[in-house]
Amino acid sequence: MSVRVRIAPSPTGNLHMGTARTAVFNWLFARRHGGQFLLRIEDTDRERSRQAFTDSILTGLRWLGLDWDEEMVFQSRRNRDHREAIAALLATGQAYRCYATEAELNAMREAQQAARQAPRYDNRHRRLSHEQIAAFQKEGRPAVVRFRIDDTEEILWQDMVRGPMRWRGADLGGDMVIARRAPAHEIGDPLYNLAVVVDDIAMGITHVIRGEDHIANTAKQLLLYNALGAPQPSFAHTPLILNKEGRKLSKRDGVTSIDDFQALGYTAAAIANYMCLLGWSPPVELGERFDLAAAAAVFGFDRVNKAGGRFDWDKLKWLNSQVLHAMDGATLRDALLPRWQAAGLNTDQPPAWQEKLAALLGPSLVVLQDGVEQARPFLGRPEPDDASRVQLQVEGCQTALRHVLRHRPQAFEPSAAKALLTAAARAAGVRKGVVMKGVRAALLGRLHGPDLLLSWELLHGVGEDDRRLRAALQ
RNA sequence: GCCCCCAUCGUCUAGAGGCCUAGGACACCUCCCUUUCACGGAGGCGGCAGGGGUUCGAAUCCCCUUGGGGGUACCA
Repeated sequence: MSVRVRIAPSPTGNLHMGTARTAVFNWLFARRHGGQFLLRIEDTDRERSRQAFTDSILTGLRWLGLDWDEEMVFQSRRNRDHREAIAALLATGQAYRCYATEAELNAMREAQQAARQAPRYDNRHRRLSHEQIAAFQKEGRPAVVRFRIDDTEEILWQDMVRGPMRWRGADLGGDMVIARRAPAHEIGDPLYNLAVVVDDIAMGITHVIRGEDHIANTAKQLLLYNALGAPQPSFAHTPLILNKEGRKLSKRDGVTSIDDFQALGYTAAAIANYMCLLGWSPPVELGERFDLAAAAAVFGFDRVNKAGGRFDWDKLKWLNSQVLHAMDGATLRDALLPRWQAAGLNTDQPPAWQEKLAALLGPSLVVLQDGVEQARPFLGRPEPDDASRVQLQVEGCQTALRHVLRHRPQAFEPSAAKALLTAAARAAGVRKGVVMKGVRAALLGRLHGPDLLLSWELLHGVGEDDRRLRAALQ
């Protein structure tokens, strides 16, 4: 059987970490088995759905490298199918109209809670007489459509992550609403569980891979598959991504959308890698650092964990730094350039020079955005910080700088420059460290940064070294 | 409340009854490299939630307790 899986986000927010991770597992599974990975936008909640969110989801998935097969499906355009399915269920008596009012239902739930019972619909309109129905309709009462769920029903499935699962119909909360309230002769807006099943059937989905927060939905949906006479797909309920406090990661946790991570300077490679590591333990041969294609070659739910995993910034940062450190100058320069420009830095230098700068900065970057502050002394004309000012006043520092300026060679040569620093220290009668810190302070305006000689060489390359050295002299 | 799920270092995890004196990664600490900051290298700290069983033998199997999470919509 060929594998067909899907990711079905609702466009009510930007692409979320949790959604992206579910997408990763789906993608991995599809690629592992040479199947299809499909995309369905569940935009039936018109109040909350927005085009901008759909765009965020699409660009985010592409950015991560999660390419989908076939044309994406918009759930809102499949409304007719959903209604037909509801009509069919109505026709076979597996669904019925419930005329209970909201007030009536609320009163019922309050009574249940007062009696310390689980809130549930008591199936009161399941067997209405013709007279009662006629009376409600004469009243003009609208109705929802409910799907019958017998309390005695036993729902069993083999979960690819959790093994054998069992759910009782009695724990599903009574007959479930599958169509919103509407005039009694119509069928209202189809609801989530029904739409999902109808669409998954239509799309030929063979494996439903989603977060464990959907387990109860699975029990309901399995019943719907039977009622609609469709074969049941396999299910895999993946562990959730938890926040620092151990709760399900939500928008309230601050940075949770893929767009946010991208803006901060995390790479798609690191994020994809990290999402794999959260909940799945790769076989040892794969190691911890890998790309999606490598993971896809060995992915399986047998190594997916059951317990939720806490999102760990430190690990993601480490992974990201590893990705950045492995980049060559040209690649890194291309990634940094837009950020330099956005920060208003001067980027008129030749690309080759910028690549050298990127390569110099590379090892100290954790996120791409770090490359902005760190490049500032090279691309701009930074004000020296306090520590630098102090350094330039250190006994003998000025003398040494003057020596350096007086004896500087025309063409920059690292070993010559190094020798010059030694000579300057001797001439000024100070330790070499004083000279090195002094030159650094003069050139960069800071005391910390990448290798001094390489930094110097770069500034020399754009004719900035003399000017800065002179400016540092009183 | 009710239903379901889960439980190994601070975090992510390896572990399928003897290979476990519980392994790895991140974080943290120390040292080396480096007259800066990083990178890199070497080492260290640190854990089977508790209690009962089963077994010659349990991190691994069973039960209970505790703890944590998810779900309980006319949202998706």
